[in-house]
Amino acid sequence: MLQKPKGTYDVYGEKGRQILYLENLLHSLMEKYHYEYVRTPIFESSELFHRGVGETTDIVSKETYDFIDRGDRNMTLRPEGTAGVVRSYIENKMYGNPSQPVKTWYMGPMYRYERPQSGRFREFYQFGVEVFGTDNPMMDAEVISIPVNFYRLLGLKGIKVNINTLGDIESRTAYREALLEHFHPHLGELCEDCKIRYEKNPLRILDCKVDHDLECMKTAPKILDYLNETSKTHFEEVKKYLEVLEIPYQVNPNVVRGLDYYTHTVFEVEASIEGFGSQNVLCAGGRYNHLVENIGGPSTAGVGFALGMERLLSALECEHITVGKDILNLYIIPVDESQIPNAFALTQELRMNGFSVDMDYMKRNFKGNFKQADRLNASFVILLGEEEVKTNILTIKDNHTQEQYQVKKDELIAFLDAHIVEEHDE
RNA sequence: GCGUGAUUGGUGAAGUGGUUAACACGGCGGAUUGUGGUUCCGUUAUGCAAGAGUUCGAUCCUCUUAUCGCGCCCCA
Repeated sequence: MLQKPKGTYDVYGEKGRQILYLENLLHSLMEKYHYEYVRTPIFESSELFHRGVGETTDIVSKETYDFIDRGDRNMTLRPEGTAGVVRSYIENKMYGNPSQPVKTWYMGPMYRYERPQSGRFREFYQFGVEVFGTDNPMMDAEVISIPVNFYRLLGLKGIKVNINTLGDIESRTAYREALLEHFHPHLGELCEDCKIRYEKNPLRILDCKVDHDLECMKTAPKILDYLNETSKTHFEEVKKYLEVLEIPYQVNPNVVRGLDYYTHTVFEVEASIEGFGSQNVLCAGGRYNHLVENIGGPSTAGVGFALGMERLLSALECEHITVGKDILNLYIIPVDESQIPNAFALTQELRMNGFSVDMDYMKRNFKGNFKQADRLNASFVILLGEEEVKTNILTIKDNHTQEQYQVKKDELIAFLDAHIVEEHDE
């Protein structure tokens, strides 16, 4: 049998409603934050991802989906959202927009060629924001507030915000030197992976799971001691504004993201929920004041984050939070076959009046139709037979109270408006 | 890329080297042909991921492949 490609999944039914609900919620949240929607291609020149991410990061085996198109161009399915948005920002000269900063959001599928496991797919959906053109720490706080407020709206409880700073380039370089010096005598104690990290990206030694409990980890120098005045002030301001917004957070010096384009603020929101898998980072982001420049634009400050829809859904499931209810206002039953056309027409009419309406397509018998109405959880059932059509008085039954009404066709819409609005108020 | 466990109907699943693959839910039909969600009856897998091998015979044993789960690596 033909199967879906490894690491992909189909969305349908219940899950479809959940996804749409979450996407709509994000969309309306972004309207409130007054961010602009950006959509970039799913594939870009390979160069964009392989260069923009930085040569010195420890992503050696760039786990991307690459292909060569018919014009012999190297293409890559986007593994993340930021690079594409930055490219678009530069190419469309958004740095020249009259209104600054440029605040954007995006949502869509991303692709990584990895071994699937809990909370990790080869095709996955991310929502993210990128803000360009301001170095104001307020913006760092605002960006962090977005996922936190979103999770709050959904009622997610078990979330933890970890923030840290990597400082500016000067501070970071000094810290890097200090780390190398500190770990040098301990190289023998570190795991094989950390020896590689020592060479390529020493910051990442700090969030190693294997060596976590080593003495030399605990005594390692802290970034906070290596910040210059500018960096220190920036971080203090970010914390201040988080407090203004009443966003709870923890400073966690071990949060260093994998990429070296980050400067100053980095953060992760993790799910601290019982029974959640090992992939528990729900969203992550930070400030990247040199990325635009690296990709070929003018020197521009930037800050952003991305969250994964799949892990969000798992978190909601873990906390038994249901979103995206299936709503059906009306189910129409043609009493005998001759009334099918009339029922079909009535269905359309009611749909055009703003109700969600379904009907019998299976020529079910009477009992089967009522069962179907139950299954679909219809609020009301309309019985359409010869009698009703002749007299223009419809039989409509409240599916929950079992109360039955006779309503004139002309008054049907008003009747439904009144009753269905009541339902929604409950 | 490495390790490890799994794969039986629409669903949850039990099970055995040997003629008919439990049980439950759901679906459909009937008792009840314009009033249901209860009950009862009937029905619902030429089929046990795919291919190859061992065997008189395999869903069950072996191998390969695919996919899924979990962990590692990595996480843009």
